[in-house]
Amino acid sequence: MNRTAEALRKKDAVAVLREHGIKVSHQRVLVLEYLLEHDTHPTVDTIYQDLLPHVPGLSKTTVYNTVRLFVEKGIAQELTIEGTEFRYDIADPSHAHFKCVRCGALYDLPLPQELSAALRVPPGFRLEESHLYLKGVCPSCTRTN
Amino acid sequence: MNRTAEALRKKDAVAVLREHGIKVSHQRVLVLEYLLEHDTHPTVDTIYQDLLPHVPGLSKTTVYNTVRLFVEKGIAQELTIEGTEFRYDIADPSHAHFKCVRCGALYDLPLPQELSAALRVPPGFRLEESHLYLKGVCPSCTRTN
DNA sequence: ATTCTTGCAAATCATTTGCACTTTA
DNA sequence: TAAAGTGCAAATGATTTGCAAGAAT
Repeated sequence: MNRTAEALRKKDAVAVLREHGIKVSHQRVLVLEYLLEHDTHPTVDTIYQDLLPHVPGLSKTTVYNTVRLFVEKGIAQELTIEGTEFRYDIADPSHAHFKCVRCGALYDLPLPQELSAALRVPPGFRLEESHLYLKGVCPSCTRTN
Repeated sequence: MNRTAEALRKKDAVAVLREHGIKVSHQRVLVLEYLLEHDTHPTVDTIYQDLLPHVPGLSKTTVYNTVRLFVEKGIAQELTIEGTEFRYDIADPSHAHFKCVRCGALYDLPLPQELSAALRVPPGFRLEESHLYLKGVCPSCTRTN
């Protein structure tokens, strides 16, 4: 990535932070950039390990603080499909998550239009967030039967 | 509950274990009965605390072993909606789970027919399990605004 | 008798907390 | 410079593991 693209990317992240009323810091920009560029549903530890070489002295606590803040402000969403650790995503209600029970890989799958339309909740409930978690065997593992 | 009903209940649990190829033990019968009678999505600790008075010497490890076995054999399902702890259910794909972000209560909600029908997965994926987790505010908390 | 199950204690691992230091508006 | 953000170390809490004793067929 050249200097111009990098500058643009940083500007984007800063803009997103400002739009959501979040104070800008070096660490927050980097974590947000990381999430914007990786649709890999990383854990806190993954984000931390990947960022550490570029941010000497980074603390895992800061990554925890930062992703929690992003979730509160609606920038990111917390995936609980694993059950043992949280994964993070740029918030996007338009897809489901599929976990391969063989290899553990996590896929984004398109959410059928009819499905989100059918998503209703009984009177009295106010729906704020929904997650469709699917489990099974992915194409790659099916081939390697 | 009178003696006859209790005997029937126990017979049911034993039958379910046998049908699923699980060896019968005192502890397994009691944990299964607990799940059959409580649609409260209990955690391991809740099951343990509730059963302990009736099963002196019960170990939490045994509850962990037992629910894991039930999940493997398809009797129970593991809910990951909390993200911090597992909850357990008699396996039933016909409803969604709603978590109130105010009070933390967990509700079973009927799953719209169209929704399960629309649930498709791209070619190559084999779907084995699906969970729809909803979050928002429950009727009781909406009233107490 | 052999195999499976149970229970205890210790280990593990993700996440949270308390607090002192630093950065930023 | 006041308010907020960061980082370290220690605490917490759910789950897992190793292993010895007990139960079932």
